[in-house]
Amino acid sequence: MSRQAIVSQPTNALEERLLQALREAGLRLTPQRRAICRYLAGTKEHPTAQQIFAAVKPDFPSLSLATVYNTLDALVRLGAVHALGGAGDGAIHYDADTNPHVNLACLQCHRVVDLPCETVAELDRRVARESGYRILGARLVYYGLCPDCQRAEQRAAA
Amino acid sequence: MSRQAIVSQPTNALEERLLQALREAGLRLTPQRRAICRYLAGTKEHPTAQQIFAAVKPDFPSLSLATVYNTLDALVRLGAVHALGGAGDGAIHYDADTNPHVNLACLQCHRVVDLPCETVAELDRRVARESGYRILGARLVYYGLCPDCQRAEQRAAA
DNA sequence: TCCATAGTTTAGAATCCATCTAAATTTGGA
DNA sequence: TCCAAATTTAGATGGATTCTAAACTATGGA
Repeated sequence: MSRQAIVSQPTNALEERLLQALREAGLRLTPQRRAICRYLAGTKEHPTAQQIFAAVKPDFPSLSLATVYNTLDALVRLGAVHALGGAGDGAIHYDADTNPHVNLACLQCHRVVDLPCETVAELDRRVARESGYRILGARLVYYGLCPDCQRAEQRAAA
Repeated sequence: MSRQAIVSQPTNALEERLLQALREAGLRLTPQRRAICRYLAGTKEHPTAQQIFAAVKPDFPSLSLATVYNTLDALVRLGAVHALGGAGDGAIHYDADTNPHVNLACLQCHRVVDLPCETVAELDRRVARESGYRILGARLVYYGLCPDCQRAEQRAAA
């Protein structure tokens, strides 16, 4: 038991899925890992390791960045979260939503958002059928300029 | 004229497309930029900026990394090459093949292959239309078990 | 419950990618 | 040819990620 108080117990399905992935891999469920999983499961953002660190640090003053990277590495290797690189800020963003969807990364403001798209489902089926692979996950990222940054660019050009 | 000798003149269609993109944007065709475009057009790999630098450096001993990044930035902004992030090594990979295709990554043997797929073109159009983003690049990765590793797994289970 | 130990965490150093800077150089048009 | 603006260069800088060794702890077994 950590010197940390036991924090709120309720878990959502996503959080439980992350914890389960760690358990099944034979990895230990430390309070730090629980906190990281909880944060990942509870945010709509696609945080970077640094953002996760900043968010969890208040509950674990001794938390080290290495622990965040360690945990994220494990989750990525297990396929429980997706690593979205190249958002233009040199940092890797992590996404706990592994359902097929498109991520849109703005190279200017570095925000990453989801784009629901029916064509993704069709692509899934085609890839599964034509590739011969047993598909376990997907990562679909488009890079570009979001509407806001496009407008800003046009104003700057004027 | 650079102090460099004029190197071989023949260009392939891909190289010419890159040079044309720079020309049309009103950017200057320096020997360094030509060499970078030539390398990009002539490789099947998805090189990082560092790899491009290392490959072109022998022909331009004074070449600076900043020039490589400068040129790649321009080409990406013009949509002539795609920036592929999150390849797992923390670096951005550049792909002069802008034809829509999917990467298939095997979680077991770690090989990555291309899968041409018409549905990708449709997805491209939909994303461009529905997102409001100006799309500059994409990375479409499905991961799972390749046919070979599926067979190996079945043998192991027996 | 207590122990042993293998797995984890930690702080900080080290590394690597990418960007920035100011000065020198070069391109392409007049 | 000459000039202005674009570009290149070397090196400094910033930031993300990885590495390391020592301290700590989760977990299973006695």
